[in-house]
Amino acid sequence: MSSRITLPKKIFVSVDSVIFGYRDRQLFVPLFRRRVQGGGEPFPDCWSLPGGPLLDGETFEAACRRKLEEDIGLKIEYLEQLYTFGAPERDPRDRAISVSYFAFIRWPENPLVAGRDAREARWFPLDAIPTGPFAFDHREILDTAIQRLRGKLLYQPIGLNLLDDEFSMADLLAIYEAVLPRKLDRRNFSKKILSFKLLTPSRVVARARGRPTQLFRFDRKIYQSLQREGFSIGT
Amino acid sequence: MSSRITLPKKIFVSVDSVIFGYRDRQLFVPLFRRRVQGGGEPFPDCWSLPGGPLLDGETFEAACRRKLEEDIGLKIEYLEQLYTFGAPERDPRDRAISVSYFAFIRWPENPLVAGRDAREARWFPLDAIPTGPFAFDHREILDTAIQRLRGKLLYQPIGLNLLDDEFSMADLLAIYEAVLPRKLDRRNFSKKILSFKLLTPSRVVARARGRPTQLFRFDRKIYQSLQREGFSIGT
DNA sequence: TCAAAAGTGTTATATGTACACCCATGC
DNA sequence: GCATGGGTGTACATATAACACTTTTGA
Repeated sequence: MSSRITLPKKIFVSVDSVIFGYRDRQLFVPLFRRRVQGGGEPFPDCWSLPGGPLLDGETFEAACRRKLEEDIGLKIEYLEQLYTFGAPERDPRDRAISVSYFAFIRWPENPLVAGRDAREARWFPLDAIPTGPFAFDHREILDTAIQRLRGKLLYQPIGLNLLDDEFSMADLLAIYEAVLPRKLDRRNFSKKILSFKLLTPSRVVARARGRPTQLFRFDRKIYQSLQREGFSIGT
Repeated sequence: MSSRITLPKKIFVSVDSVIFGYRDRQLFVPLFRRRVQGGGEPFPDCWSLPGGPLLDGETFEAACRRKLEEDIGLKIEYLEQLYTFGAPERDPRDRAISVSYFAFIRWPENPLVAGRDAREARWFPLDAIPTGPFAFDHREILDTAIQRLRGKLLYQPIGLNLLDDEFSMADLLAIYEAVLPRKLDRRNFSKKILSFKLLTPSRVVARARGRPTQLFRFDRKIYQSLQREGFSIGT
């Protein structure tokens, strides 16, 4: 007889995401402020990550997309599983585990919508995450995601998923500098990236003052092979 | 009102582990053969990873250790979360998700014990994993672990957790060669490893024929800093 | 005394790093 | 015409890769 039927109590499974977006040479993360008036919900007025319960018959990824694309209106460009958090006391109500995901979007045209469960929704730059209290262990999840971002950009070309179809080398560089502890040399960075043959020049456009910028597109085929094989930036 | 209380049906959470051990210049993984006579249990006679349900109030890691150390008698030297598998149909009975872990042990003195749920327990070398059917998605979990192993050895010194207190450079090299697709140059490998100042020579012993071997120990402090900062082997 | 295992050194090549200069634009 | 942002090239330092010879033992 299976022990699984009797032993453990019901466990709630939620899927929460840390989403990264890029704009104006900065990386942003959306956070949602939970409602104040409780109704049994813990952590009133705290900041939280977008997420919710895993529904019957739904994959983790589908749950992510349902929440992010349908509820919040973000188009996901890149999605990977981050980590599963399950400390016994992380939810004061019941045993609850959170399968967390890590996502990139292109900067959306529309502002964030707060949705039913939140009273406020805001993009925060990585260097100005709110210091106020977070719901559950969402602060830890966020920190884990930032760490993963830092590590992963260095050996996979995933940063490209943060950019528009056409982008400048300076924008790509800015993503790295927003995440890494140090500055990179603009010239060496450019040479390195171009050496992968990943980018093809598209147009030259005038942005603000200064010399016009070369825009690039990236090649999906080469992207995928670099994604598999790995590359290396900035050592 | 919380939607979490009504919406999803009960989800079973299990914690499964892929364990790596090193012996005789080869890497091994323990697999367990499930019993034949069913009793409601699916996948009779299939190979499976050690694991079981997450109990109330127990962390994932504690569940791993309970299963591996208490039930199977292995002493875990290194443990990290691998991935969480949750395809809706992975368990024919109910919705079930598996939080999987990745572990290293030192080669145990005692043989594997099969435990209650298994009719056979065996160590398999990585290049001779059984081709027969696996329970659930355990084959996929195993493959994910091997991939992770391959990637992670290159930039973290975790391989040392597979070895005894004292070990030879040839043993360390063999771990890398068992996992990587290619051979490494013995001389360059040795220079590289020694350059980290991670190893201190202990004794010189005669093994079989040939010149006696220098044994080393590793420095826990330096290990930890390399673990944090990362290193790089074999590029 | 020979073969197996292990230790040590040198050199060419590739890669990374640190730079300085020129170009095209908006103000 | 000058400050700003962007493009390109070169010399130097460092890391990796390829490779050969010697040492010490057991059989």
